[in-house]
Amino acid sequence: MTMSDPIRILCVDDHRIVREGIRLLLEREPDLTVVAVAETGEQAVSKYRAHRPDVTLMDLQLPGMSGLEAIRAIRNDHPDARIVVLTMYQGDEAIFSALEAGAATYLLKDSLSDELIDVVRSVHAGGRPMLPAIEAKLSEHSNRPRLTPREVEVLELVSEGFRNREIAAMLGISEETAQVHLRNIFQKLGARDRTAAVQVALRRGILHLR
Amino acid sequence: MTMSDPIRILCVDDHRIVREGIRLLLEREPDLTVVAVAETGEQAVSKYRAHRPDVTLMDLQLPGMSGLEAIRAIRNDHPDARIVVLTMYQGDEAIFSALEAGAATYLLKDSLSDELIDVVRSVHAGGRPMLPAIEAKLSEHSNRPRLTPREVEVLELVSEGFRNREIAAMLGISEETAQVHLRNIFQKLGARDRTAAVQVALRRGILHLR
DNA sequence: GGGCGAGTACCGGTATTCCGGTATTGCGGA
DNA sequence: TCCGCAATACCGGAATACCGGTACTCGCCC
Repeated sequence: MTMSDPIRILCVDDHRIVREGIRLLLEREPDLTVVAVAETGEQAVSKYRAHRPDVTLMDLQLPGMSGLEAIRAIRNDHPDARIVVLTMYQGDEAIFSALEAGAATYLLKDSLSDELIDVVRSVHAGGRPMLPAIEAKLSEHSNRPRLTPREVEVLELVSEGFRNREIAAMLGISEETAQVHLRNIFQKLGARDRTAAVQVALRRGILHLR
Repeated sequence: MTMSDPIRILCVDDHRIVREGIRLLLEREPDLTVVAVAETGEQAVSKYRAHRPDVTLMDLQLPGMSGLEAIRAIRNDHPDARIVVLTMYQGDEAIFSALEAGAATYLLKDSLSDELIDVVRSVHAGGRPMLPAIEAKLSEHSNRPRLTPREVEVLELVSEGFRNREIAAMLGISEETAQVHLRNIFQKLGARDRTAAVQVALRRGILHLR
């Protein structure tokens, strides 16, 4: 391993200070080098294309195109892309959907820096190392009913403060149907009303602020 | 300046990787040294007492005691404490209340690392440097009506999905009074209903997730 | 071809929220 | 001392939301 070329990394994070810090952290290791950085999903996709990094570190919270969408886009063009999610989102849905989208593994920003480094090396070697904490969230998720795309759409509009009638008009359905979706959402999320449902969805990474 | 002792820094952030990264960033400068780190508000207070750093870098989002509360606690014991908020929260209320609590200045995590370093030096020298983006948010804030403590209390319960009747019972007031608070909240936040109000409050840093 | 889940729609009934008033108390600043 | 603000409380009425049903269509998988 000491003989081979260094692992080439693309680092995607919208916070410059964090990005810089992670870069310094990684580059203390002689076998790791950050060849490019990006601060939006769009940039991540184009920098991936331009540099073909061995491993991509991806935050989920990005302005514009989200990290999740960026993962989908990159993996669509390059099915062998090795992407490690590195984020503070701990919601089970965020974790599940990132892995579903093709991320190799998922790391929280409060991991040890040694864990990050080990994970990068392991993913580069083709592994999919999963920390116990993430495994636990994932198994939580598997016991829970998932919202359908339509339900997520409805809940997004609810979270913006629209009334059932307005949501129905925007989606081109009847008010009663919107209400049915909402009732199913309440049931799946274990919430009594729309406000609680939005709150649960935010915590679980089903919805996002802004 | 090259002759004097290095600036001693306490770095408070709940994400280990970020904390480590910021530390590396700062310690590239010969006149800066991180003498302690903390990952909770309580730890921040006790580490401040133990180390008496020249400058404290404080994140707002911390488990348990919030960064805001930690600032208040530290400034209460040490009115001359120089605290720089370093966070991703961009809400005008978060900024205003941090400065009100005694923070010297406020930085977003997507600042340049050079800005961070300049700010630390400037604050150590007794300055209160304010970036234009923060100034702008601050002047936005001054035009907006502020929620009263009671109103915030009501809105917190609303965000957890409680009904007016339950909120009233929890606060020991009548349901109608809770309703009046809510109406005033709607008016102040420019929201039509409770769901929109919670959303606005989250974005502006009046409420926080979890 | 039958089952299943997602999406659609409607109904009647109840609960809750939202709106526009009015009013009292107490406290701190001009 | 007087004003304003925060907090409290009540009323009536309109609008919305929530609940428990039933039911049809479509596409998909076995």
